[in-house]
Formats: sequence, structure tokens, C-alpha cells
Amino acid sequence: MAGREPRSDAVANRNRIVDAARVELSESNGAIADLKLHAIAKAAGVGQGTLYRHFPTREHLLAEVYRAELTQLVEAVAPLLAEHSPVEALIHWLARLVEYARVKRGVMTAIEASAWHDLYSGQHHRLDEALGTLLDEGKAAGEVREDVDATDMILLLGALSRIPEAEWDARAATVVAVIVDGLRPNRGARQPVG
Amino acid sequence: MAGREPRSDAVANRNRIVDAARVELSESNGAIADLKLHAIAKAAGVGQGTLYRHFPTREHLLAEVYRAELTQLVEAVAPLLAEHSPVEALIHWLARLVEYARVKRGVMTAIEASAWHDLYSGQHHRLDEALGTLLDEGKAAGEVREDVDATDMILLLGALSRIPEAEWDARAATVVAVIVDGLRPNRGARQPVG
DNA sequence: CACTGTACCGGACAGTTGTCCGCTTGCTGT
DNA sequence: ACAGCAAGCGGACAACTGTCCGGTACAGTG
Repeated sequence: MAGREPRSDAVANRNRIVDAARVELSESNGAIADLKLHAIAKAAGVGQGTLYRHFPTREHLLAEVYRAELTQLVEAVAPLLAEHSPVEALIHWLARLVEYARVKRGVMTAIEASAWHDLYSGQHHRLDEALGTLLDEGKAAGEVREDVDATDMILLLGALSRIPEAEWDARAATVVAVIVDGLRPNRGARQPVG
Repeated sequence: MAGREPRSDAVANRNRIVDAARVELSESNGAIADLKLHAIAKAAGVGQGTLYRHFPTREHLLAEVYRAELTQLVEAVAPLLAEHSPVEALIHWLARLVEYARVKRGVMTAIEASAWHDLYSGQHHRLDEALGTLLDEGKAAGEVREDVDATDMILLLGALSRIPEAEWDARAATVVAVIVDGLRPNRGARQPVG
């Protein structure tokens, strides 16, 4: 099941690619779309083939660059749940997500794409689990509607990744507020037409 | 303000481009990303330059292809508002949007991109107006929170465009339901952390 | 109808993404 | 040590997007 240890040069190359990406990203000031993969490969001293073998898509690379942030987000769930009610924990967690994304907009892209893509490769991304846990606790407490799952949340939160820099402060909070309010258990008031 | 009448050959070319795009789109069965602009230009018998002059981005072309559908959606607002309460009108309208998008997934892409892009060119897309009207009526009736505007809705509805074909039926309704419920006036229960 | 300017045409071209495949190199067993 | 081999490398290559500009032809004018 475990396959085999990766070769040492493969590991080294992988690290150099991520480092190069991080540098490019900080130099271009977080403009995700401006990442030139060819340039990254060159900066890392590897061929494009190597880059694409390690990171099939630009998003996989992004997710790796932001792994530290994503890990922090995942690990923040447990303490939040210990201290707050499920829904409050979710609200706090989303506030933290927004705060991260405000500074490093790339985080949102990484979350959206990586969690989504991993879903389709049949693996559970840790972020799915984080969101899933928050939602499940909320459902158990009767504070969250039953028909929403982590994937739905990722889809909805994807809206954040398309807020332009200049409007972030004005819109991010509103978008999150609408989503959170929409998670309330449906008391029959507003069923969509059948 | 009106500039000048477009030249006859320009009009003819524009039409042939849209027709060619429609054909390609129906042959590739609605796979938006598979549209090869080069191929469309060739099929229309024009150069790429001509294509790009008429439609600066792939989204502009898409919006034109789906203009009939978009117009129908816009024009459906008034009668819905005449017959239903604002929120019910909105719910019906969204149901209609989902129904369109179920068959022609490209509609969602067209809506998202064109409305969004037009917003930034300072023009009001008709779809913005449609959504804006629905929201404004809802606000006036006290049924919709004050802090949401049409742009927020477009951002949120963008979630629909990223639902994979296979999961459309399972997720579209849920996503819309969450958004609609989230539009309720906030009664102070779930303010995001300040 | 000839004339002129200008809106428009269309393909060449440059930049980027992503794939492919012959060559190289680290690992493993002897 | 050393040989064999699979994992891995890297650049050539193909595909697509979007730009640029010399040439074309439409539409007003005399």
C-alpha cells in the first residue's frame, strides 16, 4: 500500500520547486494568476516536466505553498469546538479564514481548488474534514440544517476567491454572513419551490 | 454617445462568429472550456483578430451566445414580482435559473463572467438589474437583509457554475436554498464576530 | 462615378500551459 | 563494488490564447 520511498533527488527537486514558487509569489505580491510555471521551473533549476510531475496543476502547487496556513486552519477547529457552541465555532473559524485570506488572497484559491480536486481523486482533504466536523457538530446540536455538507460549503465559500482585492473588506463579511445565516435549520419558512 | 453605425461587413462577421460558436458549443455538448477560439474563427471564416475585436474575452462571446436565455431570465422578473411577494418571486426566479442551468450549464458561466465583467467596465448588465430589482423589492418589504446587493448575489450564485455535471441535481437546490435562507433580515441571532 | 479616409479585416507572432519521450541517476540485491 | 532497472529528469514540442499591424474595402463626398 505504501509503495516505495521517494528518491532523494525527487524530494530535493520538489522542495526547490515549492521554494521557487514561494519566492515568485511573494515577489509578484500574491497575484496567483501571474505565476509563470515555466519561470518557476527555471528558477528552481528543473525542467517543466519535473514541475508538472510533482504538481499536476497550478492549484496543487498553490496548496503546497500554503500548506502551513491550511494546516493551522485545520488545527484551529478542535479548540474552537471545545470553547464554543458548534455554530459559534464555525463563525469564529470562518472569521479566521477571512482574516487569512485578506492578507494572503492565495489561501482561498488554494482551499477551493485543492479541496475540490482532492475530493475527486477520492481522497479526503484535511480541509474537508475540518469543515465537515464543524458542520456535523452543528447538525448534532440542531443548529445546522441537515442537507448541507462540506462540499457545499466549499462551493459557497468559493465566492470569496472571486472578490476583487479592492472590494474584499466590503464584501467578504457580507458573503460569509449570508452563508452562515443560510445554514440555519430550515423551519419550513422558505422552501424553494418544488 | 451613439458613435456611428457599424459597417455592414462587421455586422455580418459578428453574426457568423456567434453562429459558429453556437455550432461548436452544441457539438461539444456544452463543454465551455473546450471552445477553441481559433477553431471558431476558422469555422466562421474570419481571422482571430476579428474574433477578438468583437469579443474581447471568451466570456463576452459566451454571453452573446446565451443572450436569448439571459434576456428571458431578465424579462421574467417583472411578472414574477407582480404575482408573488418579493422573496417568493426571488425563489421562483432562482428556480428558473437553476432549471436553465441544468440543461445549459453554460448559462451559469455566461451570467457569472459577463455580469461580473460588465460591472467592472462600469456598465450595468441587465442581469444585475434583474437581481437588483428582486433584492430591492425584498428589502422594501423587510424580507431581505439590507447589506446584500446584486454583486454579492452573483458572487454567491457563482457556486452553481462550479458544481460538476454529475452532482448538479444533488447540490444545486441545496446551494440555492442556503443562499435564499441567508438573505433573511438579520434578527441579531447570528452576527459574525466583530 | 472616382476619391479618400478610416473602420475593419486577418494572419503572423509572441507568450503560456501542459505533454511526451529518450536519457540519466539513485537505489537495491548480489 | 557493481550491475540492472525503475524512478525520475528535462527540454523539445504541440496546443491555445491574445496582440499587433500592414493591407483591404466600405461608406460618405464632390
